[in-house]
Amino acid sequence: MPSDTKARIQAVARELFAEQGVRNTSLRQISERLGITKPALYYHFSSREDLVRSIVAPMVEECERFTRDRRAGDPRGLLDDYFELIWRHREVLVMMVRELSTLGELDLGTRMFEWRRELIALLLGDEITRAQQIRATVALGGMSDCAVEYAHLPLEEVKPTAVEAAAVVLGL
Amino acid sequence: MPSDTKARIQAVARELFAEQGVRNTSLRQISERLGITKPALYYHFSSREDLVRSIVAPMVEECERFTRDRRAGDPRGLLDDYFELIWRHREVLVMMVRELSTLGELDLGTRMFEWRRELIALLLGDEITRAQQIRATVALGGMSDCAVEYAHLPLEEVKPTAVEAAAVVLGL
DNA sequence: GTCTATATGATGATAGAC
DNA sequence: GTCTATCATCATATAGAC
Repeated sequence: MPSDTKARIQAVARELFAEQGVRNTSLRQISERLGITKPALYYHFSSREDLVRSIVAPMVEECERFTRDRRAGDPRGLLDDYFELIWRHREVLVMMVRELSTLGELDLGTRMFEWRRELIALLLGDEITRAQQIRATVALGGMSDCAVEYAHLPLEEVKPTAVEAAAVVLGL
Repeated sequence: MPSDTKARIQAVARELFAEQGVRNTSLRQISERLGITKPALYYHFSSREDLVRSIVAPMVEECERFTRDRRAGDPRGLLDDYFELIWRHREVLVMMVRELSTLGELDLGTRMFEWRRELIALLLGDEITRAQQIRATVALGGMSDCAVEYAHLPLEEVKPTAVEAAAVVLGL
C-alpha cells in the first residue's frame, strides 16, 4: 500500500487555509504541522500554486457541472440542491470568501462570479430586472453566509431554514 | 497649508487594498503609485499595521457606535440604517470580506462577528431560536453581499430592494 | 519630509545525498 | 520519499544625509 502523504498534505493545507487564509499560509507551516520538511512537499506538488489548485479544483468543477447539467424550472428544488452543494464544499468556501484576492490570481474569482450569474439565470430566467437580481444576491449570498457562519453545525439544523428564507426572498 | 501626504497615502492604500487585498499589497506598491519612496511612508505611519488600522478604524468605530447608541424597536428602520452604514463603508467592506484573515490579526474578525450578534439581538431580541438566527444571517449577510456586489451602482438603485428582501426574510 | 543605503528575516524553489 | 544545504527574491523596518 503506497503512503498517502499527498492526501495528508492536502488535508493539512485545507485546514490551514481555512484557518488563516491561503496567502497567509506558508509551505513551512504546512510541512511543520505534518512533521516533514519543506522540500518534501515538492516531491508531491510541483509548486505552491499546484497544491492550492488541487484543493480548490473539486469545488469549482462541481459548481460548473451543476449549472451545465441543470435544466431550467423547479426553482425550489434548485435552491435545495444549491445549498447542499455549497454546504458540501463549505471548508473551501470559507477559504474563498476570506481571500477572493488570492483566488483571483488563480482566475477563480471571475469564474465564480460568472457561475452565480448562470445560477440566477436558471432561477429567474434570462431577462431579469435589477430588482430581481438584487433579491437573488440576497438569497444566494445569504445562503452562502450561512454555510460559512454555521459551518460547525449539522446540515439538518441549518438547511431547511436557510432554503426557506431564500425562497421567501425570491417569492417562491 | 501643510501637505496632506498622510491622507494621500491612505487613499492610495485603500485603493490597493480593495483591488488586491491587504496582505497582497506591499509598502513598495503604495509608495510607487504615490511617486515617493518606501521610507517616506514611515514618516507618516509608525508601521504597516498602523497604516492598515488607520484605514479600517473609522468603519469599526461607527459600527460599534451604531449598536451602542441604538435602542431596541423599529426593526424596519434599523434595516434601513444598517444598509446605509455598510454602504457608506463598502470600500473597506470589500477589503474585509476579501481578507478576514488579515483583519483577524488585527483582532477585527471577532469584533465584527460580535457586532453582528448585537445587531441580531437589536432586531429580534435577546432570546431567539436558531431558526431566527439563520434567517437573520440570510438577511444581513445578503445585504452585505449587495454592498459588495453592486458597489459601483448608486445607492438608490440597490437599497430599496435589498432592504425589502431582508425585511421579507425576517417577516417584518 | 523625503531621500539613499542597508539590516534582517521569511518566502518559494532547487540541487544533490541517502 | 525524505533529507540537508542553499538560492534569489521579496518583505518590513531603520540609520542617517539633505
